[in-house]
Amino acid sequence: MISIKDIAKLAGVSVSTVSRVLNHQDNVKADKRERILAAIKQTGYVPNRAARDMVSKHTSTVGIVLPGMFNMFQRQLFSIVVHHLEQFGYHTSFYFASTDEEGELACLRRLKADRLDGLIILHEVALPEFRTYLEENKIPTVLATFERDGWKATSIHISEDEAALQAVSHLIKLGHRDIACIGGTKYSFSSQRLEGYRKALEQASIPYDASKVAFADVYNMEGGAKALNQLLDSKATFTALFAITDELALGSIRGLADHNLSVPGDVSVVGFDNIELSSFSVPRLTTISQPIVEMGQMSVALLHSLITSKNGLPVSIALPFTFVQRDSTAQRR
Amino acid sequence: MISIKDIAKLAGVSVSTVSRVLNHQDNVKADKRERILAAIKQTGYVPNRAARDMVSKHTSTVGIVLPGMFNMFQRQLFSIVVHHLEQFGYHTSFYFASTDEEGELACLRRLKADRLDGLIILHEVALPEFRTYLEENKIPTVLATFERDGWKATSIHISEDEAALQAVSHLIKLGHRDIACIGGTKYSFSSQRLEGYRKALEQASIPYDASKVAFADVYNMEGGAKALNQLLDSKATFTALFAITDELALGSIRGLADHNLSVPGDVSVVGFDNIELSSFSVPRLTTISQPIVEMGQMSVALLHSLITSKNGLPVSIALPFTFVQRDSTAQRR
DNA sequence: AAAGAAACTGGTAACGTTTTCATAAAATAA
DNA sequence: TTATTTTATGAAAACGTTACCAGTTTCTTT
Repeated sequence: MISIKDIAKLAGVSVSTVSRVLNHQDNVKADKRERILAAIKQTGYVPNRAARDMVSKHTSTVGIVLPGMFNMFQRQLFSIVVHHLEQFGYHTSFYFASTDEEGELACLRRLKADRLDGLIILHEVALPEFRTYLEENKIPTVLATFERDGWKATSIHISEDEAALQAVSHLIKLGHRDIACIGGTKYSFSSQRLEGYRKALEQASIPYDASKVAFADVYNMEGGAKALNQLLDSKATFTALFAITDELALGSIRGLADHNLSVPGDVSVVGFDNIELSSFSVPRLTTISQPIVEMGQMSVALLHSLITSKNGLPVSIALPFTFVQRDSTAQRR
Repeated sequence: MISIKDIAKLAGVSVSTVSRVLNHQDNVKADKRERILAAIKQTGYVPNRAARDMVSKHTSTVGIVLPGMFNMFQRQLFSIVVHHLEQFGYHTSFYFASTDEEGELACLRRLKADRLDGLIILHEVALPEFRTYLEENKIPTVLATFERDGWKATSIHISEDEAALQAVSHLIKLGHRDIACIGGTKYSFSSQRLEGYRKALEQASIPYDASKVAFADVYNMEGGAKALNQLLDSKATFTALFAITDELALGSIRGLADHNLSVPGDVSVVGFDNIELSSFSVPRLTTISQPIVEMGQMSVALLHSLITSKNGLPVSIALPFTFVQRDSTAQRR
């Protein structure tokens, strides 16, 4: 494997000089620069990143923390984030934090070894060691799509409960009173969105009925379909349904179709997230739109400024959401 | 930042000894080992990866090459691959090869700098420099979901044209004679699947009609919907449709719904890939199922054996596909 | 108890860069 | 011209590891 020394020898200069042209410093005479460039081109030399990282103390790499299995919204956000990271010239490494403690610990260990420039967390981590490590070592960190009380990290999110409230209020405005809900577990957004559901009912003086709420065990379409079956099996009656995630909503629509219930004819369904799919499903899904593109690019931009300035204070940004009415909701018959 | 020297000093031993316990060598006396372990725990020390990589000449990192924007099938495969990589203890880095030459070149440059242990390519790259670099430096490489003539790299894929033939033959068996097709561009699978479509028609003595074929410019649902509109605008008549991708198929179903055409009532639709979504869409999609889980795990397993053995010959593996009949196809009326 | 083998340990040289510092060359000013 | 500043250059140290080698224990065997 060819190294900087070889280039120096080939061009008849010292390694320092080669290093200078490699790092785009302009204080090198034209003739030598050309000889060096020629040698580089001829040999196909590319500087060794490990060596660079070691001496320069930073890696130009940002880590992305994800859960083991990530849902469509996360995949979409993830691909936006990586894309922008690329634009800023960062490399990207992955860290899977499984939901169990051992998984998070392993994740943290790798994080430490890698001496990252920064971190974007797309998945709520529970372990206190995480926070300790990040704060003690002042690792620039952005929490995307959620907040963490007490963490001194920049966070980008929307007001989950307000958005859910608006989604459910829409159903109420359409005349629905029997509104079921498909919730979830583990993450803070699930309780926040459920809270929005309760508030909307409360505002309309509709009593909260626990039998109309089912919890999906996973945030995918299968989870949504299963939760819906649970609802139907328990003889819950409803003319509308709020699913805390588009994917769950789409799964529940599948489940409804299996029982020959049409959407929005028999049941109005509203989701949350506005994943790409929701505008192409049959029927198109009425939902809350998270500003996913802005979230992605702001996460990266903010992280970058955190990395470069080093003195920026952590901010918590609540981005505006929008309600998108499509074909899955209708006036109560 | 704390280093191996600090641990050595703290434990009252030499760095060599610390290095030995770090690398799980058993020839260290129990008392020293314990003192070292205690020092490590106390300080929270984790060895610096860059330094390790530099001296050990390998990085425990495998790269994944992806296109700038990847479709649902690729996302799914990608997440399976990363998951298995994790299991084998590899780190994962991303390389986006945009479709233009400059993008591929930049991708290659980074690849070289990173001294990867291996590479999984999920996106066809065109640049000859790619192949040259990989072969000359004997970088273990797996081509997932496609083959490349002449490349000495292991490849995992299915027989695209046979699968497409089977999908279209199914439509013919159902009595359809006017079968449209939504194809695509750029990648070899698109022409191979189109080839399967032609063969199926040929076998049934149905003349190939170019006006019944539209090409999507992107492999997503929007692309599918647009291609379908094109077909309808050009007054093509058909009672069945083969889309070379599930995502395109689902997009076309959306487009058909916009024209009040029902599936499978008015038009039977068959897709290709069997992405997760296809079993939950309304209607459920009849499609060709790629063994995506096996493809992902075999890619990783094969890559691993390539990395560890160093003498394995490249193999080209064609995995079996299956035809999955669901609700989007029906007998011609 | 002596000799030999085995297990353990520390010093030091790599690895491929960047950075600092001193020096040499060139450019400018007097 | 000479003195002074500026610009280029190379030598050598550092970065945090692992690997090798030699030396020192400790354990077996006679």
